[in-house]
Amino acid sequence: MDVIDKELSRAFRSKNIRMTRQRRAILGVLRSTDLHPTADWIYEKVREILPNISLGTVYRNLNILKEHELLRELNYSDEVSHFDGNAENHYHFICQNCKRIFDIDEPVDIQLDRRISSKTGFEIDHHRLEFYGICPNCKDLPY
Amino acid sequence: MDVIDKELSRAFRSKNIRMTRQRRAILGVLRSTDLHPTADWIYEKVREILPNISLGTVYRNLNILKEHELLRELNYSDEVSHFDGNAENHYHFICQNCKRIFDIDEPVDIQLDRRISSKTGFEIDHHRLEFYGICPNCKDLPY
DNA sequence: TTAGATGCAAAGGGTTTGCAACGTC
DNA sequence: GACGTTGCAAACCCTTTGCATCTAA
Repeated sequence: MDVIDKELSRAFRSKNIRMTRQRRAILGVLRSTDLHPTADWIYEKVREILPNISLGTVYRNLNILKEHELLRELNYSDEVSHFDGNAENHYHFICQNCKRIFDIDEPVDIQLDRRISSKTGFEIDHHRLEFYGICPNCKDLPY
Repeated sequence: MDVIDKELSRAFRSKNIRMTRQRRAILGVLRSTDLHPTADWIYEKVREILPNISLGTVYRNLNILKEHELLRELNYSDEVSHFDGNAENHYHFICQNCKRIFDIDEPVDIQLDRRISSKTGFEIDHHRLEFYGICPNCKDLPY
């Protein structure tokens, strides 16, 4: 937790945003999981550290951290927002059964942006790619 | 409107769902635009044809039509749902300035699903690809 | 010292839902 | 005639916000 703490302090200073206990706890919790959790899940986890924190504070900080590109917000069909402590663009797989979100270990295809850009005339900043299907866990489940 | 009407009747029959005036109008309106509109936009348009229709009916029907794969729902960051009368998988470009959604004329890369599937072990049904940037209209705007 | 952050609770806003009346097949 | 659908309005639920208090720098 010490290493993470230092890393977070550095992140906050580099973005010129004030480091509060709440903010550090929120980003710490998010960075300690690969579950791509919801605001409410993060709230419950942070409450184990700061029992008096409010859900409003969690939302406010998630938005601030997003604006400073210290995390990403993920929106999927029919779902509430999920948050990703990895702010770098990367691809995801969403299980259509259990709704879990997995990271895909595949480099982002920057060539694609250039190709589509010159083909269509749109000035492309980035793209977002998600795969949908059934994860190994759910595939083995009986009906 | 006659051709579209027949097409819609066929679509409804083929899916075994009852065809009501409201339902036909909703899908008709959606199929007559490439704006990828919101439920509220569709509601306002349908009201020009059926002034007494309620927003609840629009939502209910959009969900039913989505379940029967007669349209697609699109969710983007920080945004309300948009609906696409083209139920076939295809790619989109979203302008980060005006938020408009454009279709991308590019074949869906099915090889990609196979490649990622064998690489990761996930059973992939489909993928969703969106490009973000600035559209030609907004690029030319003064600041 | 002071601008920015917090906790609380209320408000917002898109979407869903219960119910009696209605319309489609 | 039976059952799915509608219109209406209220409820839902995630998220945002106003405000007095607090706190990091």
